[in-house]
This record gives sequence, C-alpha cells and structure tokens, in this order.
Amino acid sequence: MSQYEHTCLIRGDGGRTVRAVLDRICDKWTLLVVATLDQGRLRFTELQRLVPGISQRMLTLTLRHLERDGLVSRTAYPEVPPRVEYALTPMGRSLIPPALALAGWAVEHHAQIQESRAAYGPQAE
Amino acid sequence: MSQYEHTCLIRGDGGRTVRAVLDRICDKWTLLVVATLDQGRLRFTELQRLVPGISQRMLTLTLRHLERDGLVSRTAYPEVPPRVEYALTPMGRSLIPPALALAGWAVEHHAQIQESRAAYGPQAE
DNA sequence: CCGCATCCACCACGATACTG
DNA sequence: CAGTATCGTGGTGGATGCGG
Repeated sequence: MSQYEHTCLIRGDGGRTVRAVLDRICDKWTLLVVATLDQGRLRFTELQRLVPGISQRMLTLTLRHLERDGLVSRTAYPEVPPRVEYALTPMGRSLIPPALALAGWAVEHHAQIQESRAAYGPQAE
Repeated sequence: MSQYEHTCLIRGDGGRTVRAVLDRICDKWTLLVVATLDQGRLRFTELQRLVPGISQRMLTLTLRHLERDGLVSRTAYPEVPPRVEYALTPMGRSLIPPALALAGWAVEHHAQIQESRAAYGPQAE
C-alpha cells in the first residue's frame, strides 16, 4: 500500500474541509499561541510576553477565534484588577501532536529550503 | 516527560524558524497541491482539474514558490503544443506525512469546530 | 497548452490611542 | 490588567486578457 492512498484525506471533498480548518489554524499566530498554551493556564500579559512580537490586537483576535472554535477556554475572574486566564481545551491539546509534526519538519528542512531559495533566486527577487 | 517539553520545537527561537516555513506552506493552496502531486507527475492542466477552485494565477504562483523552495521539480518539454510536468522532489515527499497528520486532525475535528462556532456565534457575526 | 501581466477587492496585520 | 476602537498598509487571491 503506497502512502499516497492516504492523501485522499487531504483531497477528500476537493480539499474544502481541510482548507476550512487550515485557514483558521495557519494564520500568523495561532499555532504559536496554542503551542505556548501547552505550558498550562496563562494570563493575557503572560501570553504576550511569551509570544514575542505579537501585538495586543492580534493576541486578542487570535484568542477570540480559538475560543470560538473550542480550542481554548477563557476564564475571567471578577476581581479588581481584572484577571483572565486562558487554557487549552481537550480538542486544543489534541492539536499539539500534529502541529509538532509539522513544526519538526519545518525546523529540519529550514536550511535546505533556504539553500534552494538562494540557488533559485539570483536572477529575480 | 510531559509532551509540552517538545513544544520548544515550535517556540524555539521565538517561533521565527517555524513561522518562516509555515508562512510558506500554509497559504491557501500549497498543501493541497503538494498532496495532489503525491499521485505522481502531473501536467499543469491536470493539476488545475484535480484542485477544484484554484485559479490559473494561483496555481502558477504556488508551483513557482514550491519550485523555488525545492519541493517541486518542473520539467518543460520543448514541443508543440508545449507540455510541462510537475513532480515532488524527495524533500517535497517528506512533507506528506506531517501534512497528513494535520489534515487528519482537520477532518477529525471539523464537525466539532463547526458546532463550537455555531454555539458561540449567535450573538455576534 | 502553458502561464504571465494587469487591475482590483478584501482582509490580515501593525501602530496608536483610549476604556472599565 | 485586559481589552476595544480606529486608521493605514501590504499582501493575497480572483477575473480577465494577452503572448509564446
């Protein structure tokens, strides 16, 4: 059995299902936030510190989307000053292993891609 | 050993490495084109037929990027009418398993995400 | 048949300022 | 502390038409 038979998983209904989900988790920050939250419950500011470069706005939006999609739970404590904690749901945690697989590939082939790009790029851009 | 220790792979240098690679393979079509090419060498038009909804422009751009990054090889036959075939390189093929892992997750949790989104959405947007 | 060029709409994202 | 509001920008992607 060749592995390509499995790719029907991706192509499936023409890729609509996969694309729909991928379009959500493949934005600029989602994967990074999810990976960071694997450490446990974190507050808004802690997240902002642990994900270098993310803006308040993007962190808010990313967390809202993750919450809406059921990957992250949000707990607000009615205190002064306010405190909000974010944590992965079980479904959120289930995303970690596949995400790691992709991240591992990325790290492993990063250099090779750069090489290839450099060899290709001299003529234009 | 908890699995979260592995997430340093993702967070690593602040996520720059992973993000750089992910930003390339997580655009709208790349993963789908790679998955489709796992079937073997394909011509431009065949690809366009096998990836429903993709425009000529996007297919061209996606293939150029994949070629530049060393994931896809392009072979043009100097014939009339012209014929061009695309195929995965070894590095391209190595992307299939991690991509499948993510795709599997997507298919498996798609319904659950939709549910969650529906339950969240009534109030706004 | 293959694929590039042009025009255009949209939205992801960043910076900044303000609120409870 | 944890956001929301607003503005501006670049890149992504769709439609169409032309060229080798």
